[in-house]
Amino acid sequence: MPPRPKSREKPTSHRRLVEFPPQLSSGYLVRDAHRAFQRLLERRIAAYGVSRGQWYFLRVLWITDGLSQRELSARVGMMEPTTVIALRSMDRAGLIRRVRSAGDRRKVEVWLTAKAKRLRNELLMVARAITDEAEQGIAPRELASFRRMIARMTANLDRVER
Amino acid sequence: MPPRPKSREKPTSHRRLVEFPPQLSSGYLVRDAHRAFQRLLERRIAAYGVSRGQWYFLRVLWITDGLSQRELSARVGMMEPTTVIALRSMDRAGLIRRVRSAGDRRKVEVWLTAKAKRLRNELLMVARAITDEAEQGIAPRELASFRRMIARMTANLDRVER
DNA sequence: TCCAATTGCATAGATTTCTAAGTATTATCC
DNA sequence: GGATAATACTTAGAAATCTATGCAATTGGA
Repeated sequence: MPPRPKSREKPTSHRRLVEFPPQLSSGYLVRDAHRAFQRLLERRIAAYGVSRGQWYFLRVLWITDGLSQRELSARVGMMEPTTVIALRSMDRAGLIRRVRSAGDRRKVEVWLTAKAKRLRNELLMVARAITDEAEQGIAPRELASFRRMIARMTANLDRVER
Repeated sequence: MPPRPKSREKPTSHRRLVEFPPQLSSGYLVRDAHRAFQRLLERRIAAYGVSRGQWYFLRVLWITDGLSQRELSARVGMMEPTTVIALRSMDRAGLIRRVRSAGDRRKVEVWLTAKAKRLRNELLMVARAITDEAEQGIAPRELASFRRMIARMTANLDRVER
């Protein structure tokens, strides 16, 4: 008896029944934009000795100084171990001091140093400049619509996740 | 002579001359949306044993199989060492095979396995479902406008970087 | 009051990403 | 044809992020 030929894969299971080109995927487009923003931000703030990981925490602390690590994690939207690592590097870089809370000794309050406060205006202008460049050629009215839509998408996805 | 009082920080340098609330920053909004997309995608494809790092490469290979690693890096938009790591994990997971090119022995061709091909339709439907959920409550006409704007932003930022 | 649950932070280890530098193969140019 | 440059991939090491787990301080209920 001749050897049985290798069974072929059933072609139906491989057919391209589903198409979903990246250009039609909001997720894909958002990812690309995110990476473009990140790259530019990272390069520009590096000139001030600030890393992207530190940026998000500065952004929050410039609004509300002296938060606990847990509060910071929640506002920045990162997990607490990530916060620990970021704050450690910020401490080393002289951007914050961590103070054990007097009232509740479990808590650590995070306070900006004078150095970090001095960086505020200039770094916020850097961020705004990047946004301005990104928004070139888009009408203000359209931009307002854009912001509403992307915030809506985030809210939709957060709701799905419970 | 009484001790001189501690000199105060010059208030001008710390004043909040610049304001840039996150809700008005496209970069911030894009980041939030990106994270929401990522989290949901990661959870859903994990059920198929596929990680987020592998996802992007599958997405490209489902369109064009047999690319070299350099080509893949360019299309996925990641650096080559990242590609090496992702492909190694995909090889271990039985999603691809890497074949030294016969014509140019520097090159490595990346080919999908039958397993990876079988996953295609179902995983693309997962991606589309996430996009559908994100886009709930937004009119198709508005969505087209959204896609144009976010692609424009990415292009604007890429151009700035040279 | 005291023990268990909760809260706040930290550590350990894995994954994903980058930059910088190394190795092997191929192409170029006198 | 052989030195040099360019190309394709890999390794090494750092950073940022996550999940799972651990420890210390506080709170709450019997």
